Amino acid sequence: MATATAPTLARGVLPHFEPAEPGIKAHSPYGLPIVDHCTTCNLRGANFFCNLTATALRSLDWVKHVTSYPEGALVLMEGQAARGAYVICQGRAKLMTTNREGKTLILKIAGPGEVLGLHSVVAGTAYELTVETLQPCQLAFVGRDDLLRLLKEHGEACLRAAQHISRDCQSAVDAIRSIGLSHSVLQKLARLLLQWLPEGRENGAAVRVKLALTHEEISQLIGASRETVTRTLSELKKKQIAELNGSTLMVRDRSALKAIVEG
Amino acid sequence: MATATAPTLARGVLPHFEPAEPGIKAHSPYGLPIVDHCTTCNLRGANFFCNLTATALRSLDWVKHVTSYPEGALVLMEGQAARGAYVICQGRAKLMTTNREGKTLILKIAGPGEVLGLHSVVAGTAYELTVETLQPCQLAFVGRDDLLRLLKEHGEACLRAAQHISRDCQSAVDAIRSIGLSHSVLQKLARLLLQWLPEGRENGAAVRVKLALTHEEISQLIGASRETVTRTLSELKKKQIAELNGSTLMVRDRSALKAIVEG
DNA sequence: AGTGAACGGTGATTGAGATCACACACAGGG
DNA sequence: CCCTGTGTGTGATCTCAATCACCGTTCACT
Repeated sequence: MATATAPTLARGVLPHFEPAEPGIKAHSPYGLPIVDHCTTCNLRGANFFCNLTATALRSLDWVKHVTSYPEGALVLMEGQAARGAYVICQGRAKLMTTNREGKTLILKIAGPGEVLGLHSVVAGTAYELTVETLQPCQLAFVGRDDLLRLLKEHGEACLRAAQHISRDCQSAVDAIRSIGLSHSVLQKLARLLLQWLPEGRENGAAVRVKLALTHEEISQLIGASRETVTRTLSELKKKQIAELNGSTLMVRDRSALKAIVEG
Repeated sequence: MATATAPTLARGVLPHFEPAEPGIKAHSPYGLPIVDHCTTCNLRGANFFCNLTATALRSLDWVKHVTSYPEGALVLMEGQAARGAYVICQGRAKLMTTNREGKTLILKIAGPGEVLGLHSVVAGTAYELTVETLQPCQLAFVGRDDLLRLLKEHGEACLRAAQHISRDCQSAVDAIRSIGLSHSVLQKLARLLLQWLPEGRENGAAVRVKLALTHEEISQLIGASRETVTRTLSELKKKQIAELNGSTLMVRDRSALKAIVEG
């Protein structure tokens, strides 16, 4: 069943890596700087799951396992019993679902600070999405039982978990709106490009963004075929609105994109 | 802009009702049996948000307001600041989102025990869905601040909230799968009809289900046009697979529906 | 009884996008 | 160096479902 339409599934699951010894960071896998302890982690941001008080953070530190994955690794798969959650420390991953014909839909690209599989663990159900890394990633794994105990013992962590799940809900609803309420592929694509742009800088200057997604992946993000994405992108290029070369997106006319989205 | 395609929005918001006096239940609005106190509520089921220990339940009882709504009432609207959450005690409501052309998508039909607006309150954002009652409903309203305090003080309630939000996530993802990964309207419709069937009774006997949804609403549930839904339903009737008369759905051949869903 | 709204049923037309089928560029690896 | 795989660009075709335009029915309300 591994047809050419779902090549990513064939890349396989990589085993979890643990740094051999906490002190030695020179030989970190996949060239990632290793973070051993949540308490001393300097990657942590305000919206991170792991932005907790010292007490809760020590508990988290105690039960988590840091794991590294190369690009293209399947972290978890749709249908598996939820064995635990993964906090993304570094790197990005795509959350996707696939039907039996191999057609894939990407719901979201998740980045540092986001948690994978959290709501499946909390609800006690199977994972409902497949997660594949887009880059070498460092993830902190917390097993199901440890996680639930953590949430019960630290009300703060539980509230933060609820907030994270809420945000997942919102991005899911956004995806529904984008896929279900748009008129054309052009509209969906324009909306996507605008999402990728950093905030601010409304003025006319062209904006460049780095992102490494193939046309195929873009088509899976907006629910269209690869060919239509290619065609629509070249249409935008012809109209001098936006241009995608390799991994560089250049938006020349942001307001034109907005006009397209408005319908 | 209130075109004929969005007539439901014109029905307006009804004011909240409070039963005039706790003891008097004869004059309950809209013919609903009134439930005054969560602690003595006999409607409560295992998966209900309000299935809590006595302590937490008393706190909930203290801060909640019971409100009744007629059919077609807008409980909350997309874009409003999240003023609080509503627990559905009785009745059913549709969760929907609308684009500026008036095209509507229904994400889910929520019933007793489910919570409306919870994840918006937890995340501190605006409501992202509009909720309209399908029947006379009794809802328990809990204001934002009260709710957040409740979640902070009762770890149990917080965990339960997280579970509810998780389930919302899952149904959102299910909706995405249904809308984004189906080949045809026929497939989406078959999936929907199967969802409505009660579990069990695999055998050949025809199954009858009561549900009061118009073709228009069904079309909004699966992201299709009203006409195509009508046509597809009559196709199913012609093939002796399923039949929808008024509010009664009769499925004659469940396995044929399954075959359609499998693709 | 009469009126209007909401709902359901059907035909005709049309267009957006899926699909198929190539051709080309480019990278990495033997 | 060739060879292979992966990603991209483009034409030709075809199909499903949206859309428009009606009509009949039912039901609530005056």
